[in-house]
Amino acid sequence: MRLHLTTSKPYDFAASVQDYGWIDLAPCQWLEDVQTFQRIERLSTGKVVKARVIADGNDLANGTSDQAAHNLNPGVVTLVVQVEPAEEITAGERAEIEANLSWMLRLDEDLEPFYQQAQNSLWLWSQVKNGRGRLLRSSTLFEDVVKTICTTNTTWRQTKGMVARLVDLLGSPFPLDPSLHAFPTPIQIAAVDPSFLQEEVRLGYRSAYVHRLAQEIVSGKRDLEVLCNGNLTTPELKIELKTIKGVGEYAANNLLMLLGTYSHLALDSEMRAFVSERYFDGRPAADADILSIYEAWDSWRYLAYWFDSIA
DNA sequence: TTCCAGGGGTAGA
DNA sequence: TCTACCCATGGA
Repeated sequence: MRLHLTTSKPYDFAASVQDYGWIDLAPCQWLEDVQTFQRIERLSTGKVVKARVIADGNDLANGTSDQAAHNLNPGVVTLVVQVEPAEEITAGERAEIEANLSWMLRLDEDLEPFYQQAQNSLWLWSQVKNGRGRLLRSSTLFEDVVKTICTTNTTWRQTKGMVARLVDLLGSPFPLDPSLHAFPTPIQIAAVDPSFLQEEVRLGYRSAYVHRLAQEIVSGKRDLEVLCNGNLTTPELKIELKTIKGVGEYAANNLLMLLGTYSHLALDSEMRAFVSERYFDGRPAADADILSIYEAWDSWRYLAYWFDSIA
């Protein structure tokens, strides 16, 4: 089954999908040779699908553009999505796939104010003018919280390993290729003993945090998805996120970014090292000094830092 | 062996 | 609010 998504220009699909590290975490994948974003997704009906997303015009397999057939608006970029298995996808499931991919790729976010402000900075504008800033996120906040917890006090290499094992050992298999799995649901994680997360998934002390969060969601004690609907103010959101065990100052700010609020910087060892090197001749910088570097970017501090750091 | 990596919880002040 | 200490894991 094939479907289409659109977002406003400028939008550099290939760069945007790869700009944030989440692309290296299962069950997401970037297929370089075909410039395709691949994701195994478990739908609310329980069906597990593989979605492959490609920018229209880059459709190597088809060799033709769907653009003319689907929109003639020059201000819009079209993405083509191939879904497997193609059979028996209901209208509801199709809508869910569209909504989840749009959320993951942030196709509905309005970055125009960011681009306006970025034009005042030569270095930043040169980075983002072709349409970057829609950093990849997961289809559920639960997955983003778990992944963020897996980035704390560890190396990126170990984070990738933890998430890969979580997906392989606990996620639902993709029927057409059982070696591929979706990200586990709270039910699937809550169903195993915390010792499994420690000994098999090797989450270390994070095991208790991840298991507890899954249990809270399954029991109805916590509803993460209500934090995604934009009804809370940023301070309210942050307070709520920090009530999750394992989520502290860094993780909460990182999650705010993932939810589309870029005014807070997630200070971690990576940011400290970058700012120290770039702005303080390698001398250690105080947190207040780091924050002051990006202060002028106001609502867009995180994106300003991000494209500064990966330049 | 020791240190520490995209930190956080807790106790005690 | 701040500090000291502890928390698994694995690579350097």
